[in-house]
Amino acid sequence: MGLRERKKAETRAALSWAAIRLTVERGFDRVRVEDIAEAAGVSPRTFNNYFASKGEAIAARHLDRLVRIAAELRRRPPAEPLWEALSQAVLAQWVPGPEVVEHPVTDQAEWAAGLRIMLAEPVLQGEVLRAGAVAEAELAAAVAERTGTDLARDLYPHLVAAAVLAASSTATAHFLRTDPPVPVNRLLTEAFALVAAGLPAPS
Amino acid sequence: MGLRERKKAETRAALSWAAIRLTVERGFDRVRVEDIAEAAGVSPRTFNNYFASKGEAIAARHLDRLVRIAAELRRRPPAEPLWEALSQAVLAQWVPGPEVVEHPVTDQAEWAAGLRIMLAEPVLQGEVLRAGAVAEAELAAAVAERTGTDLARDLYPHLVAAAVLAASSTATAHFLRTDPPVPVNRLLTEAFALVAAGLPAPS
DNA sequence: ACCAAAGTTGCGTGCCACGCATCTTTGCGG
DNA sequence: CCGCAAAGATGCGTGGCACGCAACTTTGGT
Repeated sequence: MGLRERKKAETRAALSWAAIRLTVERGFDRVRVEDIAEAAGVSPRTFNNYFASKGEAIAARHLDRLVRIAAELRRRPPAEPLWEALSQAVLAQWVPGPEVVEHPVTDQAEWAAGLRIMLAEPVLQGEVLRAGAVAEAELAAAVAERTGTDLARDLYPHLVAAAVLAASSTATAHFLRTDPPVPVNRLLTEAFALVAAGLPAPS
Repeated sequence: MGLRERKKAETRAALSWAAIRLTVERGFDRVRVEDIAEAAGVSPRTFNNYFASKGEAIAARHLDRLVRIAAELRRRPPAEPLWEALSQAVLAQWVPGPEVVEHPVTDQAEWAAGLRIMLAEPVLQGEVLRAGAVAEAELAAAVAERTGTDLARDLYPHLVAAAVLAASSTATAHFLRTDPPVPVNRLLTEAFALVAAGLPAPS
């Protein structure tokens, strides 16, 4: 990867990170793109060369994570049963990467509160969900490859992708909702087991 | 229902309808809020007393439809098996209401094309998905009631709601994708059957 | 070392979301 | 039947955002 692409990725990451941090600190509409650009050391106009909107910048990290699920699925051994592979591919995205270690959160509770406020913003909810839709297309393609189904003809791969992402976001939403917190891995595993069992009504 | 509420509902419907029609005709960013307000016979400022954004106005009818799923589920006989009730509640929203009959579409193909262009708009995708999220909360509550589960403690009702809406939107998306079109009812039924069966990998 | 392509920046424009103050309509209690 | 409080509609003004356009700068292959 040349200097060009590396710099671009860095700027993108810096902008997204700045957008998230400032929004968690101050709230969505007390942050101007000008502020974000300044925090990332770039001109305000450049912001829109990377992201179409403030919301998109904030959702970018989430999008990246979701897209990696499809990539991980392709990396899994083809012999592995589909649902085992899917659940592992999702769980693999929940190990904290190096960028989290680099920027340790000072006040855990304050951060969580800020996150919750941030996600309450309508524009951002839409943006996060849209990221899910983009990732869904990728995942559906990967599922189609693995199962030998056809994206254009069959409902199956789309349905599986949608179900997987729905299970993931339901589990993480439940995680943000519960107090005291239940481990995410546990919730994800439970969700996948339920879906794979056809979500039978509890007796 | 008094004159007051009726008028309000009418204005809301008129605004949403005008927003959709104009957007399908001209495209999202060739329609100004001013135009929508004018078409609905109301002042531009009033538009924002009903909707927070242009996108919200367009997605409003979709939201209404989705919210009715939860209402329909509550109306179903409690003895009915859960998944039967859910699939019927969804299918019930696909009978054309009186407002469709009142405004017959002149050119079917042109309308479909406009719809597709409209739904390609990022802002609207987000808005449509957000409507789904709102409806999901309602549906989860209805599911919790019916199954005796707890919204705060159990993952189950949220998961079922998410799966149902995911299946619905996947089916309708597939409908918009297929050419020649497959009936929506068929796709919906197939989707529900697959989900209830745990989405087994095709042999 | 040069040059085309890619990326950044400044400027200007149209529109949008929304706060606030004012005017109009509604429907209820006397 | 009437007047009055509450709800809603409207006009105006403001801050900010998305984006087109036209320089200017950096990159990396030849």
